[in-house]
Amino acid sequence: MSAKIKKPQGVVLRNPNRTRQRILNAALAEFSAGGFAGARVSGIARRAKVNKRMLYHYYGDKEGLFRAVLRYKISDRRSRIEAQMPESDTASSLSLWFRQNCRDIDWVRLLAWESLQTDNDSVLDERARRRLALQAINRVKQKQAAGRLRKNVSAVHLQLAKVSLTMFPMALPQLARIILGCSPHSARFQREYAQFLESISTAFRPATGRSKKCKQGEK
Amino acid sequence: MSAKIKKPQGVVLRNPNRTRQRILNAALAEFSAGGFAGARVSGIARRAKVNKRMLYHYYGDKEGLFRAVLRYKISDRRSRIEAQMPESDTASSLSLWFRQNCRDIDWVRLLAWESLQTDNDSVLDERARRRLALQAINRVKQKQAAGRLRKNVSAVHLQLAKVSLTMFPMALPQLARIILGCSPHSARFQREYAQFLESISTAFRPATGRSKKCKQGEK
DNA sequence: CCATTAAGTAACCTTTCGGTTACTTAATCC
DNA sequence: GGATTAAGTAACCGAAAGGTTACTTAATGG
Repeated sequence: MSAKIKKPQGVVLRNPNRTRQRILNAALAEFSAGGFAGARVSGIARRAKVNKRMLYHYYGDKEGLFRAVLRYKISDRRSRIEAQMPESDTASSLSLWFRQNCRDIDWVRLLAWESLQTDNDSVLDERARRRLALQAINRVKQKQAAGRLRKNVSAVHLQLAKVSLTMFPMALPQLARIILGCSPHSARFQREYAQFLESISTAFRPATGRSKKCKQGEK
Repeated sequence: MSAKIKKPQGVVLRNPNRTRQRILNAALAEFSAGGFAGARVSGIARRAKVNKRMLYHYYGDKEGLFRAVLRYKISDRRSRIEAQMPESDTASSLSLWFRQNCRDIDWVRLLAWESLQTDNDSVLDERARRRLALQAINRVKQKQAAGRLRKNVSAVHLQLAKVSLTMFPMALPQLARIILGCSPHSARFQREYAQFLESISTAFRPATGRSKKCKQGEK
């Protein structure tokens, strides 16, 4: 074994997994910054500090790399969702999701790019993603059944509204900035908007819950 | 004068304004479809049925053309806003804005692309657009003062939420589709979601306003 | 009318960019 | 420990895309 340990400093140590991961991370950053069309293969290679040829070695072509990045982040997200599931039915899930999105801007941007760019009607891994969406919708339905969310509106629409409110500022930051007058990345905005979301989340509570005082008055 | 009137059918009639406009329209479509990086100058020329050289003749370069498109649509939007101002303070302004965005998808997409793509912190025509945003926010404030919107939340945040809710489905259609299970362009979705927005807009009304029915029950 | 200006065209040029070739060398396995 | 496999590099290639040149011809205005 002592014979085996001979790694002069000049020699390039090989490490496939590390290289793969570096490429993936670099690609996430590049795609997130400029979208698929805007991303440069050589830009990704530069970020990853890896020879461009390696991208093709591991991922076939630019599109394959994009797909790999998307898959990687999707599964990453899924596990993160499952991890925080227990606490997900807290009252302020709206602001929690918002904060989550603030933390994972690259992902939000990647989603936004993808969502805009694909003119065709088939999205990558659509089945799996649709399943995730349905799970989220089911959770909404459960909350409705439990009387923690209004029942007179569609769970699907509630979910869409939720995603809209929690993703928009990070997905379209310049637009948010024009409205806000400051960057949506600022800590102050994120704090205050999270609070705002909590305070308007009453809107989505059942009338019975919200207008407790009223109900009492009614009968 | 009889000498002057000689326009054989083979001759190409010149019409600068028409050509300019054709280019603008074609560019809007192309940029809206693929974003700045995804748009092809020759694609725009093809759409406009105009020689590529003309783009450079009138607009300098690709970026100049993009700017021109943006300016054109911004002013277009502004006049449309002013036109519908009187009725803008109806109760269901949320759903009205949503329908407006559904009608002007190219514009929404263009905004979305721009908002994602510009890494730099200065947006084109930022001053003018910021002024528009401030006007919208002021209208929100007026409604708050008039007791038609909650007062305990920031007008700025209310405006951001409003834009989020009314633009998101058209700005990020694939994402919306994954949640909805059908295209956000479908007439059915648009009708139902508009209704949904109306029904949740109660959320943004002041507690006193919202519990009108309750009040009635109360007495 | 004729000179000047500006709209319009076709062909071309230059750079960029995704992708590849040919080769070197570390790791692996009998 | 030598053959085989797979990681890695540099230099290159062809197509595409943004941009330009050189030229033609309709409109304009004295």
